[in-house]
Amino acid sequence: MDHVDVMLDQWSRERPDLDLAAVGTLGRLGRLALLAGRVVEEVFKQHGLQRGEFDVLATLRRSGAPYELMPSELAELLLMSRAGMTSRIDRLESAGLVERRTDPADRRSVRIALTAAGRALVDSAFTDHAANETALLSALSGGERATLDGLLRKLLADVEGAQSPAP
Amino acid sequence: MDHVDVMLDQWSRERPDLDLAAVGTLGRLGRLALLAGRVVEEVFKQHGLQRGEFDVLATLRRSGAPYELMPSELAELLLMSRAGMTSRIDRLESAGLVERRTDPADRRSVRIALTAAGRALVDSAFTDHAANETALLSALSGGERATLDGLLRKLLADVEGAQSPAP
DNA sequence: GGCTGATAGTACTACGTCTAACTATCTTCC
DNA sequence: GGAAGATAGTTAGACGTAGTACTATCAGCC
Repeated sequence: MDHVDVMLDQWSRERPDLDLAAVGTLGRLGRLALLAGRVVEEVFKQHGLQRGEFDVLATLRRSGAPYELMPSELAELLLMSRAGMTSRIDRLESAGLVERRTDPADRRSVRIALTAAGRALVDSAFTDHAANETALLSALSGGERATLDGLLRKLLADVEGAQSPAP
Repeated sequence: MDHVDVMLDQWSRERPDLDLAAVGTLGRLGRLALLAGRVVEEVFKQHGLQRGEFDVLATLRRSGAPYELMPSELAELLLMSRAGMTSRIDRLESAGLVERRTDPADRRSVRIALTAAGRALVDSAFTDHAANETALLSALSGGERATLDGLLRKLLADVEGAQSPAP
């Protein structure tokens, strides 16, 4: 029915000793994330953005006025290193979409703030993005989407919890 | 309940005009794929492999004897460029896990074949990998896992179909 | 008040992948 | 049998991110 079914057929012939159910499910999950990610990126591209750049703008935007966060907060929320975030911010800053503001209370810190142009761009891009993702799930009925969402939430809460049960 | 719920709360406050259900579901999907991927990579690391390298070895292994595929087949199955595949094969070959065999019938082609060492390594790694992925889904009941798998299959078949309805 | 350790951010380097260009070979068709 | 286009693989250069090391600053404690 899909490529993963082919994969499971092959594995069950070659390695009948193993329990392959989870390999199939997580294979589908990964493959879906990759393919859906490509579809999603097309919309960002139409707005002159890459996915990572959009993620930063969107995170600032959803944090509410005054649309400011620290680089370390952004890196943690987006599950990436601070060094990588420095680089993203560099690009967004030279595109005029964010600006670095010094924090008077802590001179180590920097506040990354949306510019007016960044705010306008992310609002426009996110509108298209939300519609695009809704279309991506249109193969499922409303009930199926709700069921899928619930199962993913349960799984994610488990994995996120296991990831950082701070010592 | 998870980080995506926080994100949706913020968005619904900032952009009450949009339908955000799909953004939440696909946000969970992407985040889960990323975090689960990191867990999965730990097992590969124990066997001295990176994820991409494992994927090549596993694809060859599941194709059955004589464990040979063309680089272009591997690239297509693993959803990546042929240039990237050349690079992966270079690494695997210098590690002695695969070898390049010339195809006498078509001198443009190369056959990538598992060596005995590669076969042994991937069998060992895949055994651990399957158990690891089973553990990753242990937060769900058997029925929930089956439901999740069915929904992901349905969605993946749709996205894979939309991706390449060859012109 | 001044040392010690923690924290925020960045520069530097390495790595894996992509795109585009290139070579070699095969296939088709006249 | 020879030209035109397709196909297989590789190379070269660019890009985004991670890991590490470094600077600057803050917080806690004697």
